[in-house]
Amino acid sequence: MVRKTREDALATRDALLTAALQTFRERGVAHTRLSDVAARAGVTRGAIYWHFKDKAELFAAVCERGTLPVEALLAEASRTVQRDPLATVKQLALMALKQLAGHADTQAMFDVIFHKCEFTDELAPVMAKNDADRTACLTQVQALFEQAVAVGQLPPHTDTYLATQGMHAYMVGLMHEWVLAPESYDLAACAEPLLDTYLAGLMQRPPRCP
Amino acid sequence: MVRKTREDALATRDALLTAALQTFRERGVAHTRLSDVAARAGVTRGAIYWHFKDKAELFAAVCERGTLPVEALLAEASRTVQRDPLATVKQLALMALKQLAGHADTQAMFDVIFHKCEFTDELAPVMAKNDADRTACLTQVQALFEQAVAVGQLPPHTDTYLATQGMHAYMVGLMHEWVLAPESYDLAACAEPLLDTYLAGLMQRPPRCP
DNA sequence: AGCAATTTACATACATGAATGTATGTTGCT
DNA sequence: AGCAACATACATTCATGTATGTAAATTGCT
Repeated sequence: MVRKTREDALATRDALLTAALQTFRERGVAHTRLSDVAARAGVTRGAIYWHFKDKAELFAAVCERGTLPVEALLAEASRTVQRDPLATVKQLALMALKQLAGHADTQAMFDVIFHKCEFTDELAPVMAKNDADRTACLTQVQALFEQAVAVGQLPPHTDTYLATQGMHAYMVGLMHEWVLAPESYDLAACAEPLLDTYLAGLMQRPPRCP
Repeated sequence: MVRKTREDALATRDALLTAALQTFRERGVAHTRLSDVAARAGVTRGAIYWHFKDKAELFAAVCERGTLPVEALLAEASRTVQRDPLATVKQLALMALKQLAGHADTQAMFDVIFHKCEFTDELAPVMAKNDADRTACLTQVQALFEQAVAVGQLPPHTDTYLATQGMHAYMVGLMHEWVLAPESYDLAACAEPLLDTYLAGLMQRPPRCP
């Protein structure tokens, strides 16, 4: 029962990642024992220590695989030309929410990140990467808002920084709360109207700090 | 150096709670050792096991003390008559954000709850109480939105349930992200404009699910 | 092409530290 | 005198990291 070819090794690695995601979700990252993860993947702890240095690196790998599709969305959007900046922001947010609503793995990922994980020194590398992604996303959205002001889609006195903070908070809150109770409403169907509400507020009464 | 009077005992208990809050914030709940909490409070683990059954009960007590002022706000608002429902919602949210912006203890609490804690079976009682508080708050806000529709402050076709979910998500997101980087913007000053933006969106383009 | 040599991809076994819970001691209030 | 409010000491569990074993796969050499 010993696996050997490189293909099989990658399969084992992938099985470990999905097993880790499931176990993290059930028991929380800190309380997860590597033996549980190994058992669920059908191997022993030896396999984990072969593929990863420790639990932190395993968690980082899980996050890597999980946030990959979302990052692809952002990267692609940054390359496309924006004739309609506000619509671009809306589409970006919509894609993210639909990705969350549609894929069980994405739900598991965000459930873990939001509710089943402690951001402490132990997970510093993951946190640093999260921070980098977050600020990259924020600056990108703020740039779009500034273009929207330039085009006249948003009032000239719009505080694009605050508008971005609000938009980001809205998105984070929607995902944070929805994964807690996915049955509370149909996210895929309601995402667009929910986004329209905030964007309408932005256009009519953009935030400005005194 | 042995404390004896009931007053001193309560002082010890309180010192343990603040020590626990600080340590939870630094190390995360799961990785916090009760010996650290005791040391920071100037006592030994014996004191903790005298006042609390285990770490979960200690955490529950910390949450109890921390969320008390916010709950008081909600309870008071539910008793006052609402001639202006939308303004009531706004004031409620504003009070919560200003409480967060103003009090270091509240910031520590939400930092722990949002980023330094895993909601697993171990903390089930705390989670249950959080859920209860959350739904209570949601139903209260939805009732206010329905009154707003009745008074004509919101369009008749407003989906008050979705509007409430959006409002709550917005609040959660604002707090969730601001505690991560309190220096990013002046929450006390920007809270009102940020709220006005979403409320304006609600009035002009309320969400509705197809 | 065939065979040894080496490395891959794990499994198994072991030692270690660390945090927990409990049991017991101690001191001062009441 | 008895209990409240801790401190101290102890045993035990438990997850981790590492060290070692091992069979198949791959490589190198001829």
